[in-house]
Amino acid sequence: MPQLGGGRGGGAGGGGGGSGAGATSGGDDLGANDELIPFQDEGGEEQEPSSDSASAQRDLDEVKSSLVNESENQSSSSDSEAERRPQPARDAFQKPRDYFAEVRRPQDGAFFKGPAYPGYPFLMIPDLSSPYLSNGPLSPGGARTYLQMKWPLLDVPSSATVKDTRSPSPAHLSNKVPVLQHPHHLQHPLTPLITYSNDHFSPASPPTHLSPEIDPKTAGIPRPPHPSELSPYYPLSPGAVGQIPHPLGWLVPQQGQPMYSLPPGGFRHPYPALAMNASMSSLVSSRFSPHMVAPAHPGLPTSGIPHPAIVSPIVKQEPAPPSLSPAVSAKSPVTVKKEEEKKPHVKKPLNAFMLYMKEMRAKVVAECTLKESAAINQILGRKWHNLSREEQAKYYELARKERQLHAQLYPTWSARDNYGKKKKRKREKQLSQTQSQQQIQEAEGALVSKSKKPCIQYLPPEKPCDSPASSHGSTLDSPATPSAALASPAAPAATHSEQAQPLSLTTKPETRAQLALHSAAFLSAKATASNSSQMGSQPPLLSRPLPLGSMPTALLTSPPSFPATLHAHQTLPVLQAQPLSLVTKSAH
DNA sequence: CAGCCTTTGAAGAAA
DNA sequence: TTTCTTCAAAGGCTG
Repeated sequence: MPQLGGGRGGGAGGGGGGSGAGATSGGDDLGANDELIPFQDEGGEEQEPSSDSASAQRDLDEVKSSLVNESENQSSSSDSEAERRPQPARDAFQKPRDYFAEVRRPQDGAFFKGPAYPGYPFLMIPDLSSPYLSNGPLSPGGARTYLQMKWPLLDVPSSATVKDTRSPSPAHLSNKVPVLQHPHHLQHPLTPLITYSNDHFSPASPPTHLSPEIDPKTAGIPRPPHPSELSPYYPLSPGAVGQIPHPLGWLVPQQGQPMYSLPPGGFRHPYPALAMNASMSSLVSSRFSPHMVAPAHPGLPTSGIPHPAIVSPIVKQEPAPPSLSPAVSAKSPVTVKKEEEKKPHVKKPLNAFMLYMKEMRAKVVAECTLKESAAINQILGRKWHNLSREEQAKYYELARKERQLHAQLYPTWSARDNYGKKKKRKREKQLSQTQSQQQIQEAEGALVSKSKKPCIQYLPPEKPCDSPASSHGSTLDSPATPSAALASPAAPAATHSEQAQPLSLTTKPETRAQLALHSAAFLSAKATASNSSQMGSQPPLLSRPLPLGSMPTALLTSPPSFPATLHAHQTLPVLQAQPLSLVTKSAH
């Protein structure tokens, strides 16, 4: 709080752009922050990865650098901000901007500034397939898109829409940028999710309808962000939902979802849309909409458009979808079986981190040459930790909603249903790992309190590895996070993360990616060491305040945990810990 | 070609 | 009640 004052200042500056921040630590953080410097340095230095192919390292380096850049925007700003202003409300505002900045960059930039039309609901368009259905084809784009829509607009002819795009509003225009994305940026941090949607569908187009509304001018105007923002996305009036389909249709051509199996449970149910509250409905529309939407309007191209996607690789399902269950029964037994096999498989709802991954993966991949998911995921994990609470809170909230929606759609579904679908050899490994880890922990035991250890990882508490350091914070915080509030108060997340990280580290250090990362981390740590001193006074990440501001009031109910955050500082021991992780390996 | 790797979080099962 | 296990995404890599 005291910082508030500072925060304020920062805020002002921040408003300008996270970058500027300027405020003390902020700047440093930026630089030091995430491994920026360190990483690169590392490259220069030698690293453990000894023999790994040079290329691999280069990749990593690149990635790092790229990440760093990103981190600069986000994390740096976030960190600095976070530190400075513990108080959330403000952060919420600014951060979003940062996002924009990032997002925009890749794209066109100029364009979309999204108008803030709070009034318009955003639609989340699941990638084409419902995320929960196993069948789902993965859209190449993969991600789900969130659209901002206007209810009334429905009339627009799809095809026309696309083309039209160009005309009316400059804003959306460029094909490059998927229309969808922009809007988000403006409004929601989550918007990034949209980002990738483009791939596939590109351009679609921003529906003409939108265009009119979106004035570049308007767009330019920053809409005042509120905590409430989240809601806008979700809430759709029931009626709206019905209409939604249109827009979606063109957007989501692929959605073949309709085709996809509707999970028996899912569809049969009285459509949630009706039953659901506004928020739910919105979600539904977004994610599941395809099906629901399907019935939609004939007029829309949507239905009409056969999407290649429809032929989902996986599912060859017969086009029964629209008809729904009846069709299923009618189908030949064989087909039915097939469908059942697939359909029944309702995927787990994505958790906050997974949502984040989906969103950010594209960016990371785009920026770096690195392709391995494992490596990317590590990076993402770090980035995740670097996120401010507010930002994370958004994802938690989104995840929570998805879970709710999922629950409504598939009331009977349980995570257990999916057990055993994946084959697991891992388990054995993990077990062994776990054991080893335990041993290690025992050994360490005295050294560091378990709770903190996790953070340990590789990096010094400072920033270099924000992730680790932050991890503490996050770990600790996580409980506080909405998710915690929502579902399981704290404990689970924290514990888990703790366990997981250590494991991962210990587990396969040898992996190229890990080596690289570790090395990077170390290096960064070393490099930043100088900075660290500075940082030491202000551990940016660690001290992150909870995102209460951004959190839904409901969530806020459990604020108590915050204090934990403060403890994060304790993590310092972590530095030493790193070695441990390494040791572990050797031990292993 | 199936599974691994890697991340965090959620949920279920087991102790 | 606590701990452990599994799965969610993703895509290159491995056997």
